[in-house]
Parts: sequence; C-alpha cells; structure tokens
Amino acid sequence: MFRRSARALLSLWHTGTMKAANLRARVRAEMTEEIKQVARRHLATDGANLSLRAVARDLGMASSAVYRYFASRDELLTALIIDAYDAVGSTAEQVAAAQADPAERWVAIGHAVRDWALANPHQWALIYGSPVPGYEAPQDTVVPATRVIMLLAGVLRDALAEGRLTSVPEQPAGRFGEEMAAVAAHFGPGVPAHLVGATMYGFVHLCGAISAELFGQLNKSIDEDRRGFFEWQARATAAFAGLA
Amino acid sequence: MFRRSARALLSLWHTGTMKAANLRARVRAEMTEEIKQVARRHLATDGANLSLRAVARDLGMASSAVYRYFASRDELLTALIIDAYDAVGSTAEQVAAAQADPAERWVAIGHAVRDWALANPHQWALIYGSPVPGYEAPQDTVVPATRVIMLLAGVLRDALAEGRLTSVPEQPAGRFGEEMAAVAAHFGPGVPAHLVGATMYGFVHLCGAISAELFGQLNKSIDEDRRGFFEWQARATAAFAGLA
DNA sequence: CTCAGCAGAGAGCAGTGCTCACAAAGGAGA
DNA sequence: TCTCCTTTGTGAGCACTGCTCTCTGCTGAG
Repeated sequence: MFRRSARALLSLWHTGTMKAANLRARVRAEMTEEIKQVARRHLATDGANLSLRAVARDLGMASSAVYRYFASRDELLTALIIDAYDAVGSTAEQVAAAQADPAERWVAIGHAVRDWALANPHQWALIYGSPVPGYEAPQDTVVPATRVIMLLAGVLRDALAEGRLTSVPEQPAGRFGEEMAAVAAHFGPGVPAHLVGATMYGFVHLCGAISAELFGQLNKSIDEDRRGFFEWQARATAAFAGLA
Repeated sequence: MFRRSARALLSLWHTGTMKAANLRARVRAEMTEEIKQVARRHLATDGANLSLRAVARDLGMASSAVYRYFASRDELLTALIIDAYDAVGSTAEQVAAAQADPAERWVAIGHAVRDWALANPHQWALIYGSPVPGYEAPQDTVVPATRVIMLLAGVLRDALAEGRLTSVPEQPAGRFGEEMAAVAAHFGPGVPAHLVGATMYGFVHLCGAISAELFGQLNKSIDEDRRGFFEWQARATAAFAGLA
C-alpha cells in the first residue's frame, strides 16, 4: 500500500532533492511521525487508554505493522511523553524570552505551561499525572523533562545576578539542604541552595495547581476565574522566591 | 461454594446474635468488602490497571459473579476511591486532633497525608493522579474528597478565631476573589476570602508535593531527605497562610 | 412447604497487546 | 542488469480483558 507520506517523499526523490541512502530512513521517520500524530489524536479524544490497534486502524494498516516502528505500546507512549515535554518546554521558553522583568517572566512561564496543559490535558496527564502502570521512565525522558524547571531556575539565577531578589526563603537546613546545595553546584558557582529550593517549590506548586485544575479538584469552588486564581498563586510563589 | 465470610456469619446466626432479616444483607456487605480488599491488594502490587477477572480468580469465583456486587469495573474503582478518600481523611483527622499549635497542626496534617500516600501510592494515584480514562467522579465521592482540605481550613479558621494569624496573604481580587468569598460564606460568617485562598494554596501545594515525590519528579535531585524537603515546603505554605 | 429471588457458574462476544510465519518490494552489490 | 537481503506490511493466532447472557442451585420469606 502506498502511504501519502511515502508518495510525497518519492516525488522529492524524483526531483533529485534527496539522496537514495536517506530515502528509506526519511520515509520511516515520516511514518513514525504519522503514527505519533494519530496516537496523539486518539489520546485527545478517547482518553489515556491508548489502543495501538485503533491507531493502526485509523492509519489503514495492520496492527502488527505498527510494531515495525514501536516495539511496544509503552515505547509509543514514551515517544509521546518526550514530545510532550518538549512541547511544553519550548512554548514556555518562547514566552519566557519575551518577558524582561523577572517576576513577570516567572508568572508568564506559569501561564504558558497552564495554557498548554489546558489545550492538551491528556498529554499533561501523560507527563505529570500518575505514571502509566508498570511504566518506568526511560533515560531519554529526563533531559526534556527538566526544561520547564530549568527555565524557572534561570529566572531566579538571573534575578540574583542582577540583585533583584528582594528577599530569600528560609535557608534549607539538614540533609535535604545539602542535597539542594549539590544541585545548586551543578548550576554554577555561587548559586545558593535556597534558590534551588525556591525553584522546586515553585515548580511543585505549578504542577500541583495545574493538575488540581485539570483533574477536577477545584470543581464547585473556583469555576469561573481559574486563571485569576492561578495567577494569584503564581505571584505568591514568585514572592516566596524573592521576586518583587 | 461456602465462602469463609459467609460461614463466619452463619455461626453468628446460629448463636442468635443476628437477625434473620439482616443475614443476606450482611453476607453481601462482607463479600463486597472482601472484593474491595483483594482489589486493593492487586492495586498495590500490579499497579493501576486493575483486572476484575484477576480479582475474581483470587477469590476463587467466576468473574461474572463479581458483577453481582459491582455493576462495572468503574463502580469498583469508585468504591475504592471513596474508601481511599476516607482513609487519608481519617488518619489526617486523628493526627490533627493531637496537635494544639496551629502551625504544628498544619505541618502534621501534611506529614500524615504524605505518610499515607507513601504507604499507599496506588491509592493516592487513584484519587489525586490523572483521572481514570472516561471516568467521571460520581456525586458520592465529593464529600469524602473534602475531608483533608476541610481540616486545613479548620486550622486557619481556629487560628484566626484565636487571633494567632500573624500575617495575611494578598487579598484575592477580581472574579476569583468573589468565588472565594462565596466559598468562605459557606464556611461561616466573617470568614475572609484570603483564608479560603490560603487553604486552597496549601492544599494544592500539598497534593503537588506528594505527587511530585511519588511520581518521580524529584528523582536525581532530592533522593535522601525528601521528608525534610516536604516539611520545609509545608512550613512555607503555613507561613504564607499566616501561621507563625 | 412452597416459591421467588439471589448468588454463583460458564459460555460467549468484542476488544486488547503482542508474536509469528509469510509475502511483496525495493535498495545494494556483483 | 540481475540477484540477493533487508525492510515493511499482512493475517492468523494466543492469552488476556470487560461485560452480557442463560442456566442452576440454594435459601430466606411468606
């Protein structure tokens, strides 16, 4: 059977814009992307119980053929998870870049992440909800997973460098304080542990606030102005971190 | 087939400690409880993908017999969810009752919830993780679901009444402030909106912190003293709410 | 003592993830 | 150009799932 993408790539081949050695690989990449796209659509409509067979049916292919591209359903989910992390990460990065003031940047990052989550609730559940049964996050996911928290840390680090941190949270003491100091050392020399603590605090609250909203914990209390409530909370975590 | 519970109840019946009118109903209740118990065990070991057939197998009965007690898998899950809400709620209430100082009570509630979550991670995921696909929380769950947040609100209300709130968060403004005021009115006359705001802020953070820890978001940063980190956060939300 | 209702069994349906043997088709080397 | 060999797709099949249906005994109630 001729797939649309394959045909498009063949036309590229005939116009001579592609090497023969790459053809197969690129068709494969296209097909992989197409599967992920359909899977994302299914995720958005049918919820989290993604069916490989249904995806294959939608693509007009045998279910067994999908296994040529993903060794298992878990592997497909892993790919979707990585993509999701990258999607939130990149939109947050774009929004952050547009805000000069540290506090405003902090809040804008929050809004960006929340907006993405509201637009892609099932993908949010995939990455920040309960882990899929029996699913252990592979190494490939850890780097994309850190993009948002790195952004938040960057806001505080920049503000610190510019002397714009007006206050500082209580110094993390004890063993966890040492662990934070170790993380801070990875971040650069002279980064204090409380900066890492405030970052994690803000990130934890960010995820909690979005999940609470998305998973229905706010029902029957804040139903209209959830955005306003979210911003109120984001400004609170910003203040805790020392942003004006 | 004679079930153990049925036999036990029959002995009760023979000693005359039970009314005949109740026998059937009580055997049924025992059986229902037994199913839930085995389901919880399966949940704890096999993860979230609870199999009704496997539960039935463990009980030595046909899978179709389980449907005499629960109309569907979703209904079983709902029952487990209600039980889970009640379990966290009651342990938190017990712990809270033992702490006189408001700030300490706030932190103790947090620890109690966290301890329960660490001991029953899959049940935590059931109630605070991503909602089960296609699952809409029935009305029966809303009251048990509020027990923990009610506890937190109670701490602040008592502290306010005793004049022990040392500070107050920024007044919630705009539409969400009105919604909070409406919730506060339900709580009693003279309860300020910021008290509701602080409660929700603390609860959101509590859930976020526990989920982050449980779902692996803290891996490779805080690995040893997570309890310390949690307490540091809990004291921060307490301070935000105005508890010394 | 009869009888309705309840709890169980077991077959069966449609769906799932995944495996395997097989077939076509195309790129690579002779 | 012709032959291989890898890649990609098929369809049957296995073991499992949730759920429904019919049938059968037991038992509590009248």
